[in-house]
Amino acid sequence: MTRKKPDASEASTERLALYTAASRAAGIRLTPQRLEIFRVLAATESHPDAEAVHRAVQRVMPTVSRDTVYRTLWRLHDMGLVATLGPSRDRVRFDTNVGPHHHLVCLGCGLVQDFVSATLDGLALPPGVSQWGRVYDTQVEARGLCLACLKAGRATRETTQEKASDER
Amino acid sequence: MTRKKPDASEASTERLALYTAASRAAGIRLTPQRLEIFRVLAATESHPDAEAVHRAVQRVMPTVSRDTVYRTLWRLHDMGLVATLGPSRDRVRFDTNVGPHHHLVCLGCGLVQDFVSATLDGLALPPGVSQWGRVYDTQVEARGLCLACLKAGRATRETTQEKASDER
DNA sequence: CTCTATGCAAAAGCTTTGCACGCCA
DNA sequence: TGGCGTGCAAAGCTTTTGCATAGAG
Repeated sequence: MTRKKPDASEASTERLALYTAASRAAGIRLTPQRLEIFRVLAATESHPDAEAVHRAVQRVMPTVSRDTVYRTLWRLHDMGLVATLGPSRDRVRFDTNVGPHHHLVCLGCGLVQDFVSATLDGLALPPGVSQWGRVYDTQVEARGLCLACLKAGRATRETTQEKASDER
Repeated sequence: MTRKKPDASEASTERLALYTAASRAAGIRLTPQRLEIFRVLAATESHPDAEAVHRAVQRVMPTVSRDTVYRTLWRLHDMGLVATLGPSRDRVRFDTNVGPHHHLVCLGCGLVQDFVSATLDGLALPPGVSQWGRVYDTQVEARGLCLACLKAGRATRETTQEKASDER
């Protein structure tokens, strides 16, 4: 029998193996708490916040604390095994540009630069998307390092909650 | 003489006019505080957070309070005159999908759905981008309303800090 | 003159940190 | 056994809210 979608539990097992392997390689201890957090993360297909992960973990292991969840999440993040949604993890930032435009996000300093591109404005999405709902606009988010951060040799994946101070 | 880039101060004036016109149309009072906040926002080409706006406003009008800045920002946001960076304004959310994929963001409930598209994975960016730095990956963020929110007649621009409860 | 907007201060979240104890390697 | 990791509790931040007063229309 052919399988249409690559069974989610397969991906889950694979991800779990990835987490444990990477942890071992990095010399990070595989405590039961971490293993359970790994399991929850590996199984999720959504984009949970720390509290959602904590709740899910607590269903199986009620003594796990919030801090451990946070610490584990950021550790995986530092290892590049999970990402965060949106350009930055800190406070809300506003965009006064209402017209169509796209973003260059610097992973080093957190600065976001606008750019325009007529080609990217009217991007065609795959047909399946219409089953999700109605899309009003699409925006491209390109992530990398700006020249200053490249020269400073700043790491791509730094925690970077420093300045990125705005408003000249 | 030809002008290469459309003078920033032009766009600024234009935006300021937009803010005041929209406010008047919505019956929102044009207090000096709001006008100053409008001026700051209209002039910025970056993506300031609330505090950056507050600092900039205070340089001219030292008595303005943080709350007023927040309230004004969200009001403009509700009118669709400023946007926020990233899919949601609330807490940090994590993405366990490390492979190339794109996001469908529902403006109604805040849920983010992944989708894949080989065409979108290797998007060509405009040549000018190379002067910004080095781009490691690009992701498309499509914003709209999911079926559930469409049926519920939920507004596109609602403040929406409700559930969007994750984890199945 | 009415009714909205402002400022202040306190509350409310979410997230991080210091510290002593416990447990993996 | 030596250190890293965990829990707890408290601190830190950003953002929101209640309320009395001031000011726009």
